[in-house]
Amino acid sequence: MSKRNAILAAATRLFARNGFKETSTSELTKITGAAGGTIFHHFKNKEDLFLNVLKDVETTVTSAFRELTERHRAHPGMDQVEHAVISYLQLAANFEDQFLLLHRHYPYQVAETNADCRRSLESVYNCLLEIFEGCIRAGIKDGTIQTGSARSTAMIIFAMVDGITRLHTYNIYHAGSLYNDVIQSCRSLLAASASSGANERTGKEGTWPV
Amino acid sequence: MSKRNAILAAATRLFARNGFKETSTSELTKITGAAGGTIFHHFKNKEDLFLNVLKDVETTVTSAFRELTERHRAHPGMDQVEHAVISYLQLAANFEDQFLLLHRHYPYQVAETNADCRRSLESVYNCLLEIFEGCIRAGIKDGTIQTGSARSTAMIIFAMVDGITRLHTYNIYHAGSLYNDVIQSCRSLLAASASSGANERTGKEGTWPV
DNA sequence: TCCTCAACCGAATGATCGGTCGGTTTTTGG
DNA sequence: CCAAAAACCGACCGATCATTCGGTTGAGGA
Repeated sequence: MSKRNAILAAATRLFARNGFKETSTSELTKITGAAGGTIFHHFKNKEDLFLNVLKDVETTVTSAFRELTERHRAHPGMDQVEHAVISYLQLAANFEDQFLLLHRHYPYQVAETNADCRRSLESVYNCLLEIFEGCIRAGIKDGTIQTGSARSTAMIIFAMVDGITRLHTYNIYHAGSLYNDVIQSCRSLLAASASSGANERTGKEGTWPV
Repeated sequence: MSKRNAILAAATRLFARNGFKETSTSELTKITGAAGGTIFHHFKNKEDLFLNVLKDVETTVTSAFRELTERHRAHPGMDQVEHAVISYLQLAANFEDQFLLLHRHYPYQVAETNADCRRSLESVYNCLLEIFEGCIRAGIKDGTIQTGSARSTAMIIFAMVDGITRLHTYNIYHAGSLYNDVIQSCRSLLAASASSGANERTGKEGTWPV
């Protein structure tokens, strides 16, 4: 493996597990065997390294999620949602560091001032939400799902599933054993007619407000 | 306000908004007007300051949530849950810094090695989950709610609501406008009979596994 | 009034960090 | 095979950080 890739891999793990500020370049040199100067030969500074890590996370997560879900396009909408939820939980388990990084506060803080960072995060969440939304929309069409706004419901399903993975990550309760209940809850939520429709008009807005 | 309280207040805000490592003692001295030495007169080091901040967050959040929800004990269980969800969303809005801190990765990292930190976090999550669980249990008893395990369902509701507040915090979509949909989803989820029951036996386990 | 003790101050310190730079090695393409 | 470019090295630097310490202030009790 090239030093560049070794640095990227180590940075991904350390940024995710220990945080950006608490990861020193000297720690990266120890793990990768690269010299201090090599890091700054490939990346202009530490923040640039972080942005490259995030870019990798973006492509890894989005392509993996797309690949896992696209095979079920022909199934009934309700089953598609269930499969998407299971896929998301699998993904979070297989790409632990990537999801840990996305669950940290730091990327969103950087996103406030850095357009590249904001774009990477937008890309991830747009991908995830679009897929959930697509499954729900299919379910509405084929009659397996009754709900007001597909977009709003996708947000809620996503918040639920992502919330569970967070609880699992932080060792709060044995959240990993809740997966069956999560899926059952999704089905209940989608089968019942949510009549509020308070946000149907916003269903077509972009994912990020400003 | 005593210097000690001023330091605690400023540290709460800065640890929440900027993070622990990225908050320097010199920044605290500038904001509070206290000298560098004064910080270490009241707290033996920076981590001790953090633990005191977290302890404050614990009492603030738990007592506020208890107070908000205890008035509705006599209502039907389903209405209790709705009110608890609304209360949680209000709380997250009123105590922005406290929730921001609880949504950071750092406290959970410290909790792995520090028993006081772990206790504070346990206390917060036990309080929140117990209240949600109590509402659901009341609903099961009075027939307004059908669900398998009250504990598991409480976890899922909590994950959903907390997930939405996180999306809101990080400016992902206009999550704040989803509150009505969230409540409607909770009702759908609780009204339908979730027959899985896969985790009913774990309903009495402690909140934290190990 | 004086003693005591806690609150408070701010300069000093040693360690660490991100980043630079001049040089060496390796790779590559003609 | 050779030259040019890219990868890589590690000593070095200024800045910043958490923490220490000797001294000052101020309130309260005897």
